[in-house]
Amino acid sequence: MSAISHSEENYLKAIFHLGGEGKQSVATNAIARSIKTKPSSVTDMMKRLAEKDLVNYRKYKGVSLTEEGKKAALSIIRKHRLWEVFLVEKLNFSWDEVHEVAEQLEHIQSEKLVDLLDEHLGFPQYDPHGDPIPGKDGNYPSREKQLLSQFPEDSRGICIGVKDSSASFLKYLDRNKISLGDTIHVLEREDFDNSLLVNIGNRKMQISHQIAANLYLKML
Amino acid sequence: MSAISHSEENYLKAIFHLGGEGKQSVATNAIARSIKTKPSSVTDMMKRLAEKDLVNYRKYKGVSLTEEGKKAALSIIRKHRLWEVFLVEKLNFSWDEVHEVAEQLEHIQSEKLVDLLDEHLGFPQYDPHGDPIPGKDGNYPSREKQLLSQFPEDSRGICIGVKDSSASFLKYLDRNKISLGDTIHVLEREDFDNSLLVNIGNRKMQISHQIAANLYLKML
DNA sequence: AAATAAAATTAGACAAATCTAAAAATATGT
DNA sequence: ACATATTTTTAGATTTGTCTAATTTTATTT
Ligand SMILES: [Mn+2]
Ligand SMILES: [Mn+2]
Ligand SMILES: [Mn+2]
Ligand SMILES: [Mn+2]
Repeated sequence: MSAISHSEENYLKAIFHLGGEGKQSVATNAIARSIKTKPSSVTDMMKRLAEKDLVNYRKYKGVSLTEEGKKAALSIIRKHRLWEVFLVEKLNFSWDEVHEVAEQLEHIQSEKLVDLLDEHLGFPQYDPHGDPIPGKDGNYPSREKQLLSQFPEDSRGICIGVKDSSASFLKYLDRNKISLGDTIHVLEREDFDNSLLVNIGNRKMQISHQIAANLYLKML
Repeated sequence: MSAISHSEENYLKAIFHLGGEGKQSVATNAIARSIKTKPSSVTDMMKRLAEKDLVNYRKYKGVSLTEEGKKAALSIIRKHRLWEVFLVEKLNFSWDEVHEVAEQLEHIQSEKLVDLLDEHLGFPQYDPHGDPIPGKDGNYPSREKQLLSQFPEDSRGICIGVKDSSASFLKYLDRNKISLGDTIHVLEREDFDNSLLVNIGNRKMQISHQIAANLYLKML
């Protein structure tokens, strides 16, 4: 019954993301790394979350989210991504600047606010990084996507998301005029370094494996 | 140097409001009442804020804001009121629902967010309750206003703000179709109970002292 | 001016969230 | 299988923000 604290919300979100959308169980150290805290702090918190029936915790065996925990995590992720859309679409933030602010905004508690924000934004399906926005009812849409690095020669796809959403990667994409929605045509694969020669828009460009392994496309 | 916590921000804001826009010194009990905490907690916090040079505190003598404390308070109030405008103008909240949500949003830290929000809203001067929005530079505009209860017979004014901004008062105004911007003409004063007979728009209505003492007008 | 009341502070406790250092459990390598 | 390394948990301390109960200071009466 008691409310979920700011800090507890961050743990739930981390467990959701680390455990493949809340399915698998997650290790203490992984959570500590992800949340930038110490393993001992994680253990403490896991006990508290287990007490609240938000996670299943067995000593030394890792944790997984309960249904209630998953619901809470999805609600936070929904808010995070809706706010990211707001920041980009309405306030003209660039997509590499929104994450930090959304990390704060995701904790605002008001169902009415979320619903009206969703409406104000036209019920978006995806956030600025191509990640799906969980529904009000807790459904979590997923879509077919492949990494560009897995595309064979002479195949095409539409750019729909990023795996790495760090500011440095996003800025790289901006600098090279690669945006979500662009069609990419793989012309040649270089076996030696796994780099690709591709056609984007009407430009031909070389793309390193590092980049290609972080761009999601929908195969055409 | 160290950041101002969520809780510290609430104290600073309370001191600003209680001390007549941060001028006068404020009593421990008044802060406790306003912030719904105990006097002993207030004393503790005052010591911490004094340590950070945000307030001037002398035992048993009350506290006042330092210049730095005033600056911090104004920044929070600016955010609070800008968010209230956003909620009403962009998300269609009603003016009696915004305060609680703004109490949370005011703590979001991002100068860029505030600046872009301000721009998005068209640099509003007043919040939905008629309260002035402090400037980016910390200036705090004030304007001539009188309570309706102080208006003599046969005088007029434009409704520009509320003193009590509780949901119940705001809803009363909604029900009686009294909005900011309306012109009010005082026709008669009833000495016995200090009630007023007024003309609003083209309606004649009786207004109790309780109501009149909470409506700010600009005398015409 | 002394007695009483009110306001403010101190002392000591507590919960949440974190940390460091030590100990225990589990996993890995030969 | 045994030794070693890694992971996880425990024990104990710390910070922030709060509380209750007791005490001290200031204000108000008589
Ligand atoms: Mn994000
Ligand atoms: Mn995102
Ligand atoms: Mn408000
Ligand atoms: Mn307001």
